[in-house]
Amino acid sequence: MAVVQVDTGLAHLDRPFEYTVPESMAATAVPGVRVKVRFAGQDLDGFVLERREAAEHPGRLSPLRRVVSPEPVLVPEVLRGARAVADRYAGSLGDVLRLAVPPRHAAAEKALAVDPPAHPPLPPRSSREWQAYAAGPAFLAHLTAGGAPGASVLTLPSTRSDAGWPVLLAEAARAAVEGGRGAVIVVPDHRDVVRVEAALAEVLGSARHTRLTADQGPQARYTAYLKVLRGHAQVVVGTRAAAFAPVRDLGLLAWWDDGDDLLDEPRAPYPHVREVVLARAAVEGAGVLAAGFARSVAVAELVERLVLTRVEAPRAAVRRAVPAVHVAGEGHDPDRDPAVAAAHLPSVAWRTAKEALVAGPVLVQVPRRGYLPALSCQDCRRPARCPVCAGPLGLPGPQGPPACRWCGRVETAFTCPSCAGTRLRSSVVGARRTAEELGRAFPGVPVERSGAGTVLEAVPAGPRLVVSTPGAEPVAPEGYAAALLLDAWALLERPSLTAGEEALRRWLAAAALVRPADAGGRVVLAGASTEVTLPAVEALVRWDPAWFADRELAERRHLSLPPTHRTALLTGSRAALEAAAAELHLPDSAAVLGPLPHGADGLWRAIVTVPETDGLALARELAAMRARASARKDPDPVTVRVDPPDPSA
DNA sequence: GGCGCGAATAGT
DNA sequence: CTATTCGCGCCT
Repeated sequence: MAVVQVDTGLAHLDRPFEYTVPESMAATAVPGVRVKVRFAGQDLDGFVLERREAAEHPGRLSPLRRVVSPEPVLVPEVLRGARAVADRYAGSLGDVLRLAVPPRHAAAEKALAVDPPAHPPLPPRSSREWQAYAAGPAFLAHLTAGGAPGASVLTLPSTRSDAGWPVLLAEAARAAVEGGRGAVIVVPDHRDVVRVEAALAEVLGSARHTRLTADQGPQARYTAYLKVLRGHAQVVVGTRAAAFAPVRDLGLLAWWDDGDDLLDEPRAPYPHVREVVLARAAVEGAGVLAAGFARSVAVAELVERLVLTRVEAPRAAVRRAVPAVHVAGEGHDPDRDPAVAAAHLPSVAWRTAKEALVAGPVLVQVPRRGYLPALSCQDCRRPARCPVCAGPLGLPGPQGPPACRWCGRVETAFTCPSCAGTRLRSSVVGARRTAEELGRAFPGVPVERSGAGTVLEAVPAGPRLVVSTPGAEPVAPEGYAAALLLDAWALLERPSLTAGEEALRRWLAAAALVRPADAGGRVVLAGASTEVTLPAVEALVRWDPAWFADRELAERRHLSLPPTHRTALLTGSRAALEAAAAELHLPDSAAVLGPLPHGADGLWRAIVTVPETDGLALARELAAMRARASARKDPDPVTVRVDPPDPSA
């Protein structure tokens, strides 16, 4: 008989069921294959988890209907990792398996050779990138020796096209391969995949690695998955879904830029790549590597718990690699060129750009419309909040009064609770308008844009202004001569506890594309207060992301917020939330906020918080609650999200 | 979720 | 009496 995980889509049936194996399927119904089974009168999909002699189920077993494909696509290690991810997020195994195993594509299965070709010998090469980091070579040696080291690397910027972070990751993958193991590299977006692929080709030679991304289409994605499964590829680079790739003898899981929200899976149970990686590393005894120009607070917490060790370059090496950073504030010269004033450019920024354009391209980072802050107090700059529900105030339309973005209450007479100011500030920024205004402020200089819609890969070396939204910055062949980071307040004044972390991450990403200070590289941060130096600003100026991350972590702990505390967001009707609160057996350490009304459509929400160590207990309780609701077909259910992206927003 | 079963109900 | 509907429990 066979133990089958049936894809029922029902929380209370998210467990294995037993089936007899007809003689015709005895050889093919092996663990990991997809099957069709009869379940409650319908034909459903499932995976064979195990074959066993005796059944545990006391009743009669149904026979398997069909083995869909003889390919054992769900390998035991990935299953165990998926189970751990489901448990952590109070989600169902079925949901996680949908993320982990791509849909079958029969033609792809037939087209790819079953047996992998012999791997060509590795091109001789020793690591270059890792030599700059004190603990770098030891980490690689540990990987090659078959160990399971963990590291958080603060990557040095490099403007050379044959160096930098993609090569750093490729060299780590090579270290695993040299030890006879494979590697997974997860990056936020498609452009990053291309860069790492190029680095892998150089470091590993060709034919040892493959790309695995969701956007490559069903056939290509399944082909890539099979290449990994059948051992054609030892190293995988890809976006989110690649974290589940069934690499044989997995030795390393690496991911780039932990703070990038693209690493947050948008489908249930919403696992972050970091958690998938950690679950799989625990199962498979693999090493882990979190790399970035910034260190997210979540990664800082792993460092503190000794899951990851710090791998950082000495201060002198950092100073040699990074540009000089100036904070320009918002000061405007009243008597300067009106075109410059219209572009919202502080005079320091304008002069810096003017001088730098002689030497090369200048990057201008402009926050996206979506990053417009809620309104804040004109006098003290604190985010303006709704006096009823403490939600952020925003402008619902181009005209008209401000309103709460949570409960919709219209604010007619704002008074700041901190300074008693009565004026609100907001300003419309956007890359398009900035590009037009910059064109007028720098007549004769070509202006290019990169952002939503058209993302540029790279720009030529000559003088030009490159206006980009965060995350869409093109690379410049020898680095930018300067970068202007505009409207810093738009990132900093968001009513979110992660605003500082997010701002620093984006600034560092842009500044890392600028030449070192010794080569004339300069960065101007415009639009941050010069009176109060916020930690994110100080960290950028000193290029000290470790200091910032540690500091933020201490603050989060103080406030009982993630990542030192696990949070779960419950959403539903007020009655449903109150019933849930009564029904849940929460750990003694749990704190419940709310329920509070959220949004205009009658929905309420509550947030449950426990210390990180009780996270699994909380998830178990929430999963049991969902199972009960599913079994009784609750018409008024509560939705659960563990680790909501921003529990404060 | 969907199905089958038994009780309840309407139509004959 | 049967045909139909409805609610509920279970699904290997």
